[in-house]
Amino acid sequence: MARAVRDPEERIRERNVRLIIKAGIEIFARKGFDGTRIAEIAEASGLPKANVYYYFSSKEEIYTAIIAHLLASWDDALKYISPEREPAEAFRLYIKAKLEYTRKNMAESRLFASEIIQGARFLTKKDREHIRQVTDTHVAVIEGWIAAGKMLPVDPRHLFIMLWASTQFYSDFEPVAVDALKKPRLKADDYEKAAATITETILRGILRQP
Amino acid sequence: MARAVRDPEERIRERNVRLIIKAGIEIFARKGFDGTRIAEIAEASGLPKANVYYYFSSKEEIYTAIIAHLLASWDDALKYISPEREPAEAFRLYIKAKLEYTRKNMAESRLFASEIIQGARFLTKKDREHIRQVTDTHVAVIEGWIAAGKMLPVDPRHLFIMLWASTQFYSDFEPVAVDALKKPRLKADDYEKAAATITETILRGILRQP
DNA sequence: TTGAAAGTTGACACTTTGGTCAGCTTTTGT
DNA sequence: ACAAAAGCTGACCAAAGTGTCAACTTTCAA
Repeated sequence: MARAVRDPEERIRERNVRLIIKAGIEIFARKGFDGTRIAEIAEASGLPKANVYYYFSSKEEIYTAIIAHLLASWDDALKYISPEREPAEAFRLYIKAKLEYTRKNMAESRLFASEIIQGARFLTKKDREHIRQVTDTHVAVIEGWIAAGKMLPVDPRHLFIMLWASTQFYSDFEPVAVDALKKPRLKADDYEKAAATITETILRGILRQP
Repeated sequence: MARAVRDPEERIRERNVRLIIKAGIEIFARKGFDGTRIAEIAEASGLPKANVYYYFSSKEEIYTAIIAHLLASWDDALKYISPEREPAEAFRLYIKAKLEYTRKNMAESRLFASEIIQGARFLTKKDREHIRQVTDTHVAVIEGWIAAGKMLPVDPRHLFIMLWASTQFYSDFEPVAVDALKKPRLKADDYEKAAATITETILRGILRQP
């Protein structure tokens, strides 16, 4: 009475799930959850609609799979904010990494922003607890720097919001960034210039003057 | 052969259009254009669906009416960035005004953000030209301050993006702000604390040291 | 080689949606 | 008072949407 045995390398499944997720990220990012049609995801992924339903049993299942996937990387750049580093170096690296991530993963970035704007309906309590906990950890690092006299006493939570907001902006609100910067589209050096301006301004804003 | 004569005070029309717009702002902000159902706007405004169609002939007409209305006020706070003022005072007032606006008009703020994230599909060329032109004007003011030695040479366009992003964040991404600040919800004094932190940090970041 | 599991899909059922309309009631200038 | 303009709305429709399914093809371990 052996149970089902097969554990093939799942190549077909893996590939199709990846195609669906990839198409889903793009379309959910532009249309939001309610605005997205499964048929559109199917078309964009090159699969018939019924085949999409073979892998996911509902629109919500696709969406939450994507959200879970995103959350795993949204705080990645925060690793640079660590007590062994000097604040100047830490913030410089953080800003650079965050801008690079957001530039190379525009759709993911937008989808996350879209989910939040639409009320964070599909973020679980666990997801939100994760955000709170990660913030706490890094707030503590900054408080340590302040206590050590390495930084001016700036509220760390509002500081993180400034950084998050400023870096996200270029990808999430690209059309406005394009207009404000008077460029036809944003390229790598626009992101570099952004990193430079944000870094310089913030560092002068939070460090003791030499 | 006189043309139609009546010009009543339009009280009923005014009131119902206002109710529809108000409901529309809330729902478009949360669901985006494609995700919004006219029936939902009708219910939220307390009018039968057919009555909504008596005033607006399509979903797009409601949406663009709202967008046009928003754009008229989105750059309102920029009036404080004017050459007669000293930069410190100007930025302080701008940050305060922008945060106040965004707090008191959360749905409008979110709807505008949502429209941009979703690709600015319903911003006309004229709208975008307006954004560009308003930015240019205020960039010139900042360049004047820099030339006068009243400010450090910070790229004005990226500076505006930092300010816009940081102030919008609290309303547009409220669920994340709530988690990051560990509050059950944001109240007036959280916005005041935000204004203080942003103002202090930015001013130190852009002004010559005394 | 083979057969059972995995994958594929056109066609279908059922629901929701945007938008229309005919006929009704209310408002208002005269 | 009254007629014409403005306002109102239940009922309806075509189109578009989500999700299902039975029958087919492909894959692969034994």
